[in-house]
Amino acid sequence: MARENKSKYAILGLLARGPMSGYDIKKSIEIGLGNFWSESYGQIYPVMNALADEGLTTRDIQKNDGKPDRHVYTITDKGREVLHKWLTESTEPLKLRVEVLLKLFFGKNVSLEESLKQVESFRQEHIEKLKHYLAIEEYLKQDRADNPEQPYWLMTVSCGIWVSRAFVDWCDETIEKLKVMVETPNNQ
Amino acid sequence: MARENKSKYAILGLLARGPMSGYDIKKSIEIGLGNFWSESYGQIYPVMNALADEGLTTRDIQKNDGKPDRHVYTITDKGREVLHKWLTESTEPLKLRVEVLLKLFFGKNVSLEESLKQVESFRQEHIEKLKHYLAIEEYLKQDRADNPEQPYWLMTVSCGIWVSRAFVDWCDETIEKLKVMVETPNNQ
DNA sequence: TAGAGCATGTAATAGGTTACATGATTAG
DNA sequence: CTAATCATGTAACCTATTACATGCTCTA
Repeated sequence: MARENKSKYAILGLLARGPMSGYDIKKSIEIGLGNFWSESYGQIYPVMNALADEGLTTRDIQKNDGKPDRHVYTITDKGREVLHKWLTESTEPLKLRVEVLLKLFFGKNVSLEESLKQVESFRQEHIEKLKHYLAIEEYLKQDRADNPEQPYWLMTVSCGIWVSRAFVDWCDETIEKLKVMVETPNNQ
Repeated sequence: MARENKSKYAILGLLARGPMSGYDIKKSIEIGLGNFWSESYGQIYPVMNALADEGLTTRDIQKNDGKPDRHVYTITDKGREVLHKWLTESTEPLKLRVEVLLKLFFGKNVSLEESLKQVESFRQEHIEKLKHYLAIEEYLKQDRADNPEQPYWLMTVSCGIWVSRAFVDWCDETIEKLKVMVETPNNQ
């Protein structure tokens, strides 16, 4: 019933690799999870405070000459337990909100050319994502082969590749359909 | 800069087909857009009120013997204009939050069997979605062939099919990888 | 007679982003 | 000299769900 705060687990999962500050967490999410996850500072800092209050992490303030102090958090045994529990629990069904599909669904209200534009721009978006994921995959295979977490990272990147490919293929199919509709104007 | 309320456009898009109540909107979203969109009453009713206040719709209260009155909203010309503008505007990049990938990314913290369980359950989820979308596709082809909006509906359903297939294929690939890891325990 | 469907809506709460505030250092 | 990076955090705001409140009718 209760909606769970997933940000909490994203942060605990990253802290399980080693102590980090809120700033580090933000960077790590952008680099490692950007594909399928995001968090803003407005979420990260309050959640990290709550984590320390609950005893799932400990806080350590490090002096940083010139720059602001670093608030470094370390996961506790209790924190690892909570993380482990979540990792083995059942996962809620995926919920997507795909704006371009909403626009296409209401396509009757605009010209075929406008719908085409939307699908073509969506296609371009995923062509670029695909390129990006393939580069990350190469990098992980070449330069991270010795990291024990590398197989898991490759699996998540691979999901991005499958999904972006599916989107591109769907776009190609849809662009074809729309072009046929342009050529055969039997719509009143 | 400003984050836009997309609920507004989902509702306007449905009202463009004909007058509806909040209750009707909820049903229509579940049936027609459930694949890639959702709205709760807590969003729908306030947004529909705001729409009327802005002059994008008009409100009409219909007596409904025995049952509660129906508040039926009709889109105005101004409403159609606003809808049209949004439909032709550029669309924000897609942002996904895939919980199962977060769990897999942190796979090092649990056994391979636990990761396998997560991926297998995700696979099952999309096998069922796929079956569902294929049934809807059949229905649209058989019983809605004469509807001028049918081609657009088919395109959005097709996207669900492509994406669910991609997820299932990724699961198969990932399950294989995890099984190989179980058999070759070279992880410290 | 219990539950589902019809039909409205609000209040409490949670989830999440953006803008703002501060201020030093470093790279171009 | 300008912009980015480092680094913290809060406040305002928007987005969204869930639970609650009401009450009739029809079906199993």
